[in-house]
Amino acid sequence: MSDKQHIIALLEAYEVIPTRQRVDLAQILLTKPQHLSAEQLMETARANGDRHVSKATVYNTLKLFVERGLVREVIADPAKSFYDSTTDEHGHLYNLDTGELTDIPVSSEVLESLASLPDDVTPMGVDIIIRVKNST
Amino acid sequence: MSDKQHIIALLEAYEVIPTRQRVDLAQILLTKPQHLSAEQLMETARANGDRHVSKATVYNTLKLFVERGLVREVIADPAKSFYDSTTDEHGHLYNLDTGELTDIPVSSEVLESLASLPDDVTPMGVDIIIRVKNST
DNA sequence: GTCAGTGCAAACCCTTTGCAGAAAG
DNA sequence: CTTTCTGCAAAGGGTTTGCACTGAC
Repeated sequence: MSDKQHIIALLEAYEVIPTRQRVDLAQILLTKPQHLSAEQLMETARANGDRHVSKATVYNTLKLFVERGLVREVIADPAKSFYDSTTDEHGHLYNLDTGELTDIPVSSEVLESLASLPDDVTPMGVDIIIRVKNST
Repeated sequence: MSDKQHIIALLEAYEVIPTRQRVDLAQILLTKPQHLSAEQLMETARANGDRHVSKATVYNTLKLFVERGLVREVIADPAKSFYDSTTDEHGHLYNLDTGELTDIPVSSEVLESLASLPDDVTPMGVDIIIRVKNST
């Protein structure tokens, strides 16, 4: 199917050799905006009926995707990382009740206002996380 | 010394019973703006010649201080938490080369611009972290 | 045949927990 | 005394690693 072809082309564009496991995982994570933990990704892969993907490979693959810029690691919870298929600059809402992570827009003015750094360091990324609880 | 008395009064103001260990740790962490990991705090306590403080007590104490609002937990590194003695709203610079965490001011306009949330959730805190590397 | 990727299990590290002993009021 | 805190060691949970096996070219 062309979906799979797109994923393979995408991986190759980011200099990632498209093995079966990587394509399976990319197909889950990269085809829509979402935030998955390593465990959630692995469970989804297995639930999808994809052939077996080991824990080590999930972690290896996520690490590789982050290095290549295919996904962004979101450090919102000290217990585990999330991996975000949206790589544009944006912020996150972290729902402490549900563990759900959602995107929020962040204006370029805000990002610029945060960009005034000491001149001996180079910015590598800006993370904006708003922790929330359900109002109910 | 009055320093110690101040610390004890501070703990009591936050409804924390001032045991010896808690006072020792508070004296290290709360007397100046800084960001320490649990391990750094424990090592400093031991280097200070304070009587023994166990790992469990360090974690228990930090958890209690966070609950009571004496310190803020900073989630900048997936591997470990930092504890910030400055509880006002502000942002952080996380130096990926050195592991050092430093404060940066964040204007109230920025904080307000981020405050437009869905109405079914209540904000619990805003974390702004800029990851940087040394320019050299 | 060569080199990179994968899988399993064990190792790791930070953090939490269970429970007996110690301390505070 | 009674209640809470402390300490040790063990357990826990996410992540990483070592190494043999598999697979793609």
